[in-house]
Amino acid sequence: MPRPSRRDEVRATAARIFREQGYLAATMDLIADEVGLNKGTLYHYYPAKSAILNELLSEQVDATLEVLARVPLTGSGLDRMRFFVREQVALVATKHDELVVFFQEVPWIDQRLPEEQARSIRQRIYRYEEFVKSLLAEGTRTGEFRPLSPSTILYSIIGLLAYLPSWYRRPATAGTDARLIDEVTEFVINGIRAVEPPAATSAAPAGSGRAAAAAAPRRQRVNG
Amino acid sequence: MPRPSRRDEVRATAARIFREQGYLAATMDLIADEVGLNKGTLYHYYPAKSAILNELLSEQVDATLEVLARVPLTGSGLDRMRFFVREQVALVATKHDELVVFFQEVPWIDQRLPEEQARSIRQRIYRYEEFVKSLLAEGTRTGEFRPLSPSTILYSIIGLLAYLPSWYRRPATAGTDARLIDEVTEFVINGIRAVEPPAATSAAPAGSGRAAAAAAPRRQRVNG
DNA sequence: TATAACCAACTAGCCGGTTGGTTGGCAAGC
DNA sequence: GCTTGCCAACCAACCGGCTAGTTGGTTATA
Repeated sequence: MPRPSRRDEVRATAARIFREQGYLAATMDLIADEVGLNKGTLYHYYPAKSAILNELLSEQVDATLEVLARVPLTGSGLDRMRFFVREQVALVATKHDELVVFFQEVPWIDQRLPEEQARSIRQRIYRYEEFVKSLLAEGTRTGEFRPLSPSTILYSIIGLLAYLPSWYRRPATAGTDARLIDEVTEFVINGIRAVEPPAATSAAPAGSGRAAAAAAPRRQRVNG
Repeated sequence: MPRPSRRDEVRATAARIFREQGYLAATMDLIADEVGLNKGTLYHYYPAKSAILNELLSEQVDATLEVLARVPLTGSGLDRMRFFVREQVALVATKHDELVVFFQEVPWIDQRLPEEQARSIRQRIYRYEEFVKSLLAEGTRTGEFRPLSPSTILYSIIGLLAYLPSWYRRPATAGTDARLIDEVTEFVINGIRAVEPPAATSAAPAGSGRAAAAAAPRRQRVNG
């Protein structure tokens, strides 16, 4: 096993170039140049161009599943969903290159990666989608969420997340992503929540059925 | 000028193959085969592969600008925004291949198209974005919308729209896109609106409030 | 001295675009 | 109504450039 640092450098550089040019347009020669190596040497670290892509996609889908694993098992559907969206936006806002590449190339994995690798990634994405759909379905069942189809919401959120890293330029001052995270989270949560919270004063808002607050959520496993 | 029908067939087939494989992976040979022509003949209709792409992208950006041109000049910010979102979703839900290609390839136009063509498309997209941002800024100013940054909302909406055609399979029965259009519109509008409308009367269902009426909006030109 | 890290030069195949044509329909001229 | 000429539509075969991956090594290091 070659020593890790150079390998990581190759992967990170490849991620940047894949993002800038797209996977197909990016050449091994260019990647090698940018790392300061000869193309042949890249094959010392990765057996194929597609192997770099596979590793990048695999890492990102795992990072995303870890977000799901951290979603609290208890609490209101709204709180759980809010947690999920916040963490997800935070992730997407940090891992620029890798996640742009992820969202950009995932639609093509069946044509770009060996079958087994593509299947593995597809499976993990499926687990992700099912988990989020179940979060949504539950919130809808308890009346916390508007009765929208889970698929519509899920894919709206994915689309929004997927596009984010390609337009969002991280502010120089560390930690100032906070504003973005807040805004996107607020946008999404208000998009799905059933009613506005009561307006603090006399006027009781409409339809404040507020159903079944403490319905104990089912256990759901994501990883492992 | 070659007669149109065959040319259109070429363009439509190219759109489908660009969607299925991505622009770079799609070969002129394959497109020709699918139309039932020889590759050389394609160059009778289009001077280059990139010319097909340019025409596809150009048509779609124009169709999108036409949506903006139809946004009513009067009415509440919420109503105007709702109109815009509805029309936009409807468009995206209909023009499958072309719009998937549009959203997929637009990030690369500077590398895939001759400079002048890329510039022209970029300009029209810029007009689109500015118009929507101004819609959003105005709604925020009047207090109809939550005080979120127009960019965040704009790009959230674009991302959501961009992803839509790649997962949404049109139902066989014509006109049943209605459900999707309603749901996405509701999601977006509730994501940005400032408060639930006061509940008219005691028992009225939520969401029928129809807020604030005739705040005269500024004139905005999009086309021409 | 063994092995990880590296490279220049090469190969094979692919793909956008070109060349140098052929074909078939249609309209002008007689 | 028949020839002639024209041109859009079409194609098989080719070209040149590019790029993933290979080969047959050399250099650095532990």
